[in-house]
Amino acid sequence: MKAKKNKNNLEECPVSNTLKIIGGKWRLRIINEIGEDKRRFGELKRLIPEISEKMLIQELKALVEYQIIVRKAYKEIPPRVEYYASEKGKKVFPIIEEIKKFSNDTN
Amino acid sequence: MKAKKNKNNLEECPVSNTLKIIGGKWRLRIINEIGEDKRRFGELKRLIPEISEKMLIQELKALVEYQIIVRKAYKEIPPRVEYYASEKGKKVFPIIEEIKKFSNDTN
DNA sequence: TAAATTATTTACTTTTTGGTAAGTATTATA
DNA sequence: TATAATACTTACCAAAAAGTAAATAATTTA
Repeated sequence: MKAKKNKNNLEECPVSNTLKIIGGKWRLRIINEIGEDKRRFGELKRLIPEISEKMLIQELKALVEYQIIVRKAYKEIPPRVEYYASEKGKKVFPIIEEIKKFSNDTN
Repeated sequence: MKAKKNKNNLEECPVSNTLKIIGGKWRLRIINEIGEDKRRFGELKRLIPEISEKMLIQELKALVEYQIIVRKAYKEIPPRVEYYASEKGKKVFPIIEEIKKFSNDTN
């Protein structure tokens, strides 16, 4: 059983905590484009044309650190790297589904 | 039937579109604290101690503009203002629910 | 030899978001 | 008369997020 970090104060609300991981302009977008697939960096670039390369790797890195996605690099030239959702990452799919429903329901 | 704004290019993805409305550090947090209740400004301040007053009204205003919440002001002195979720706003509850599930599942 | 390929990295600038702290209006109450 | 109460508003500054543009490494192919 993992202890919660209730030392002095901190440990906020579940909403804020989750937003630290998947909040921001790009993360859900990226996770959505990866979905159940494996995606290469260049592929994601095409799928999300509005994102800059800098933001894309930066956010991919963060998602890897949070263990939402997995990075697999092949030792080839030119390089090939694939990203895919971890088990933890798959747990954000339902959030995305609800977001899509909201979008449909409200537009 | 409402036409989608597919003039020249634009009209992005449902994820990005929804994040414009409920994205950012505070909006989901605020909606979550309002929930099914009516909440006064000062109440929300207490419920979300980390937010500054400036951010709180700023975000409340934005949520009112997006018709996620409703602002009801009573003509009293000292002033009394209540905020509550609109029908549209209630449609974001399922998103919040999934976020909470994620938080539970993963911590 | 030059160019293409791919996934980064870096430096620099702009934009957006957020924080602090003080002020306002209006009435009731001490 | 001074203070409390409430929901803001304003000005000013700092920090975080994001954009631009160019560079890199290591091979293969033309």
